[in-house]
Amino acid sequence: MSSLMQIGELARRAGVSHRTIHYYERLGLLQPAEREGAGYRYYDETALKRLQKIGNLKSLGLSLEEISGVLDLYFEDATGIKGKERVLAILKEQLARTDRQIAELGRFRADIEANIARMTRLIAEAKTT
Amino acid sequence: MSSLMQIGELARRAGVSHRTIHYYERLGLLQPAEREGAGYRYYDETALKRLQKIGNLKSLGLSLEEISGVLDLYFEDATGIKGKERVLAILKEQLARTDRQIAELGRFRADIEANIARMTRLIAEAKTT
DNA sequence: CACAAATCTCTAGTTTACGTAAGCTTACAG
DNA sequence: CTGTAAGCTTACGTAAACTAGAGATTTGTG
Repeated sequence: MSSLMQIGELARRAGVSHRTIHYYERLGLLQPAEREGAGYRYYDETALKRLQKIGNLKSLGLSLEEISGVLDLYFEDATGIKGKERVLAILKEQLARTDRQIAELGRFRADIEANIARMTRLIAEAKTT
Repeated sequence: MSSLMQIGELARRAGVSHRTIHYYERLGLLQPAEREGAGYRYYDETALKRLQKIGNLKSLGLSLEEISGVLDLYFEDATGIKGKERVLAILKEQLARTDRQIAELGRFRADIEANIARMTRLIAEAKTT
């Protein structure tokens, strides 16, 4: 039951346009599982996962070029110890990067909360006068 | 001692180029505290804070246009209860947005950790054979 | 088999967020 | 009072990430 889907369905499920998928394909980020006679692209579930991972990495602030450099690490089983260790190193770097971003968002969040508290107080004061 | 600074110092302290500051000014994100005779721009500390906030919001994924719509909320004391309540509503929305982003990053982080664990295991296995 | 909906390729245009270069003015150091 | 470093304005350039349009083909449905 390796049900394949066409570009339209993939686009809908991933929340991107089919243009974007074509674009990513040209950048080498994504390939259809199969290209049938007439040229229609057919994708499997991993294509969807790749698109989701691309979204994650984008929200981390990576450019598509940087993404193309690391995306396969999540899907390919590197061969040989050397390869695996290289993958491991890059994953650890990604983890650190993610932690930094989470920390920064935490600070930003605290800041917003402080502002909310201030506004709430100001409103309460204004109402009790 | 309201020591004002010129664009060069502001740019250095904020970690952006002076061209970026000019650009932000044209978008209405930032105004110099004073414009001296010949046209030199002079900035105070709040300009620096605004630039930092812009950076925060950018890393949240907001466009400069979106930023221009909310930036003042952090610096302006809205007048009147109506104004304050509007500010409060937008701040709460920002908070929710930030929380969503943090949650997504958390999931992404867990994913990376799983991959790291897998790779570590694979490497260990390969070494003990 | 007719036909609307979906895809295809290819080229060109758009938006965002700046960067570069030119030519002129201004401010301070020696 | 003369460099020279910093600023100013104006206009054009650019990289990234899409987006749109044209014109042909294909495919599922009645």
